[in-house]
Amino acid sequence: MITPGSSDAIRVAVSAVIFSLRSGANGDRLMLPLVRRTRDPYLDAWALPGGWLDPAEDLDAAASRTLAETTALTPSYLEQLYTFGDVDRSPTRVVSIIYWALLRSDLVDAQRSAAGAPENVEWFDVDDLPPLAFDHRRIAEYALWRLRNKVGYSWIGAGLLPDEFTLTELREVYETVLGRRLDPSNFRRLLEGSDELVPTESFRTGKHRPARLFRLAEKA
Amino acid sequence: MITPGSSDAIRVAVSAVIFSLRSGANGDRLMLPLVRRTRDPYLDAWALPGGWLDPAEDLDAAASRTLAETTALTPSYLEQLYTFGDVDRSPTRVVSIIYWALLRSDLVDAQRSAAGAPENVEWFDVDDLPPLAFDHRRIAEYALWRLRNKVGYSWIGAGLLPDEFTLTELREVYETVLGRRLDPSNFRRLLEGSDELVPTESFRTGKHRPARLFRLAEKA
DNA sequence: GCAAAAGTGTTAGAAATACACCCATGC
DNA sequence: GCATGGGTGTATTTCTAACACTTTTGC
Repeated sequence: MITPGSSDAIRVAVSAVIFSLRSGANGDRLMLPLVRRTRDPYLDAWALPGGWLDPAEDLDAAASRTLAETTALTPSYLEQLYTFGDVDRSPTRVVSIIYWALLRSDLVDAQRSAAGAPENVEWFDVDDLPPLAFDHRRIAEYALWRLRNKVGYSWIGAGLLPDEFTLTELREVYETVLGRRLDPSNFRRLLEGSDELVPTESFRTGKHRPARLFRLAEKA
Repeated sequence: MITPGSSDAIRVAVSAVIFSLRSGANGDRLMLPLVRRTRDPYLDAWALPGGWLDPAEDLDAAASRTLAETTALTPSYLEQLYTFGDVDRSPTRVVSIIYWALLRSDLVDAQRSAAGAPENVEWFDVDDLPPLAFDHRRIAEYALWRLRNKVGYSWIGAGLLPDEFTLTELREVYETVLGRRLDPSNFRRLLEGSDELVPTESFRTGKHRPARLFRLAEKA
């Protein structure tokens, strides 16, 4: 039991697990940004970006703000993940509402050169995370599980790419996220049977036969 | 903007959407318990059972307590649903962590005759809910959507039945929850291909050919 | 014996998978 | 023309749905 003190109030925080593709050693890797803590507890440890919920702020807005404070960008996808609130997850009682988000790779890079990379923020490979503060390791792994799950039955993965993309680019995103090879022709069939992705009249020219560009359909 | 007053604190509540099968006019119906409010706001309106999160209590424990206070029972299934926290969902700032639960029909009835039905609690057909306080209508509908969804790909529906049940009883649960007829032989095939349900050596005798009883497998 | 529910078998169609092959472009 | 990635076609398997049929019990 916690002895009631001057303040037994429960504080509400909002954090986000933000995924984006960033070029690594061998091809693109799925990565997420972490923030180095500047206070106790867990001073100097890596943690998920987040902050206190403002009393005048909706939950989604708080998640967007949190995300903007670290990346200066609006996410291409944002969804509430889960609320973590075990008594012992922090020295003081904190209930953390966690969101997960996807960022378009092209915009992340654009921001980096523009506003200048924020201090204390670094991107890490999801398969090679450093030790994390609080229960953030568990949270990050749960978010990753949810992403992989959702990618298995939706076209949400397109949120990691620019507005227009080739079929191969999209397939490579799915291969990176899922960690296995996908058959190009079957992947194409799936896409063509869906009404969430639509072909454009543009083509990407490169070394070989130009590839048709696709984009996400306008929401009905 | 909210003008900061003597307390701009954010309070954390935990509520539950509790489903159970109860016999109605034509067969069993999916129902949930609501509590009549005894305070403003929404005095006398129906609301989901819930209460304030205790600073020394885990979220799951708070959900169980909430559930026990209305039904005096432990759920056969309990899962966090979503956290609702819009600024305007209540006159004061309240973040509500919602759980959803399943109750075995046999135990609910046993309790009713034992402890005596709690005051101010009534069961309602999920398809015929009264006007609800706050945003509880939306919450109840979201929980129902999640239940129907999960029933579509899992054997969670067995949580609405006693320990042992016939295949037909289970199928009828699924038909009630999903609101459509299911083919008995295909339903059997699904069950037999699963390792989550195991046959027992017992049979239910009745008017006709005895039916084998099944039960949920022990968790691995 | 007969009605009713338990349980089995069979077939048709849809969807996932594997893989062979043709097409258009840069060099 | 040839290497390379873009794109098409097709056979195989697996899953799902529909439904005909047999078995076992109470009365």
